Amino acid sequence: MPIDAFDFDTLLLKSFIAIAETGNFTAAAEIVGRSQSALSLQVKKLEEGFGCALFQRETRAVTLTPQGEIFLSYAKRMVQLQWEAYSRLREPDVQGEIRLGTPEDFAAHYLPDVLATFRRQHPRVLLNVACDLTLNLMRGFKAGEFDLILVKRDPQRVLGGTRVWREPLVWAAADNHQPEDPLSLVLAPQPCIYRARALAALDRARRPWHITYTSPSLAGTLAAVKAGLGITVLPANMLPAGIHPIRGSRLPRLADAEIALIKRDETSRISEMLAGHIMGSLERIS
Amino acid sequence: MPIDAFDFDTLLLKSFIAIAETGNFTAAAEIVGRSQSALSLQVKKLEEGFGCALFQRETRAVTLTPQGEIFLSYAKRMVQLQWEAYSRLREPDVQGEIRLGTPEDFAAHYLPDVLATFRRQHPRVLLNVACDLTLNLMRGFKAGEFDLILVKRDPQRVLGGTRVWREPLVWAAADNHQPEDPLSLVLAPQPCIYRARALAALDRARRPWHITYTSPSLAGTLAAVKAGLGITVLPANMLPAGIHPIRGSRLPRLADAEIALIKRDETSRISEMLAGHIMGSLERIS
DNA sequence: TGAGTGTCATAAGTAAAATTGATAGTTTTA
DNA sequence: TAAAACTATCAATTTTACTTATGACACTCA
Repeated sequence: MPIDAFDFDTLLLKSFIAIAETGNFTAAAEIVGRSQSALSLQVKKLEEGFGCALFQRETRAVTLTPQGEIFLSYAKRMVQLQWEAYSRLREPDVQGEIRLGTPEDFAAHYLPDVLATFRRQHPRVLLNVACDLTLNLMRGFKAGEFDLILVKRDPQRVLGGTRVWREPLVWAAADNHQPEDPLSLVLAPQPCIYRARALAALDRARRPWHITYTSPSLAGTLAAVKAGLGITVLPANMLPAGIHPIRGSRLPRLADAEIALIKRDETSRISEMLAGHIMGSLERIS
Repeated sequence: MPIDAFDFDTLLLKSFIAIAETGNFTAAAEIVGRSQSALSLQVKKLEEGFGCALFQRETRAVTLTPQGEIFLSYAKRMVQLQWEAYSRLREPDVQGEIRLGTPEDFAAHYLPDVLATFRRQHPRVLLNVACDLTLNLMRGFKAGEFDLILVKRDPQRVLGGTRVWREPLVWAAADNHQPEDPLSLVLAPQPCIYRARALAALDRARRPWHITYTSPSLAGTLAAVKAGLGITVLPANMLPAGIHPIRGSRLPRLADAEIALIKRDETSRISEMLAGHIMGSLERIS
């Protein structure tokens, strides 16, 4: 492990993050409780250390340069680690209950590893994971039934929360599937966001379709697709053996699948830690 | 994201790591290029910040307290991030070729995600992954054929390298499998470390066995086990559908599977980055 | 067009902090 | 019991960071 590379304080990182998020030195100075000139010097130190500009100074606002974007991701991870270390050492035995809501397919695919690690690090925490459709999760969250929810969302329409995952959404069919017209579809039932997106895209492209099979679970959908009942829409990495993406056909392109993490403003220390853990773990992969 | 928690410099982290690794303030001071008293004060600052001791001062050497162990893992990750950020910003366009050697099962299971992320972050790097048995990897590494290798090892016998993964090794059988005596085994061919470990354990327990099927690849082994040709030995998380761990029987317990990353002392910047990436990514999960 | 405003950068002085070198206080070793 | 090998502590010094005040710049609006 190389130990050169110039050193900096987590204070610098926090200032940097605040500036990146507000787009404004003065406002950021307010947040971190220091003078504007202090932040100016801090950024200067960072920029000199890295030998490149991190912010583009326009008159009305400062925006991140490409290098700044890169550094932001590192800065956030480092601050997260710092806070996590602090939490664990100050109050080693975090405990309590966390109610986490998540889409079913995400729960089946990416979450197990992430949650397993968390459990190992915090054995006295009661994890309570519920799977449901995004709309129900949102409703439940507002009703106070969850501490943390992971929801699907459109990349365009952002409703708060932090993006923790993004991957292409593709049309998928069984390996031995033959093209047909009108399209046979295998989809989740009504308020599913992928379903809505797929149907809207087809309508826009004026492709006729009909739904052959409906299953609320990912496993059910996959089974139906494998059985040749139709094609479906899936995140690219969730394709199991026997199902492949449909390429080069005239199916409409789909927007990326995006998963965001939403948490309460005021939340327990332990939920905060799980949120950080999820963000940190997924950021590495996505 | 909470922004309290006391702030510290990456310099402190490097000192801390050096002390933890040498078990000696004076030697560590030499490494980081500062006086012994400086390190003493730095550690004091950390300990006061966290409100707990990080080192246990015995007369002959200092050792980490349990809290120190926890902090060490965070410290390492933070320094790794710091170095990675630095590298990417100083020389944005890292390029070159990396020759990575890895066990086949590991390559199939955990590595794809990790490498995919790396590729996305460093598009101009040529990744060259070769799968082989640990013994061959070791030989190839010594012969200069690899920049980096991942190898299986016994938790007891450590030969250098950093542990990046650890998980229980279990006996596994097809779901419809019936117990039998002598045991029928499905294993990889000769110099496989799991094979050796399984057979040694059985011999120690004086269980008779015979090998029914031999396949060099994980897929081949799984197919044979599913077909009921015998039981095998697998890392607990690699069990696919249709194969389950054998519990409660009188099969001998197996030591954990452990994967270590070995790299040259003098290696290219880009290999260094991949090494860091692998360690960082897997540390979160394991 | 030109005063007003909001913005970041810079400068000089000051406050804070880290580092050092010397030293005291341990415990082990010979 | 003296020497050796440690770490902790202290006071002096050096380095670093912060603040206030001011400058420079570019938009905005009369």
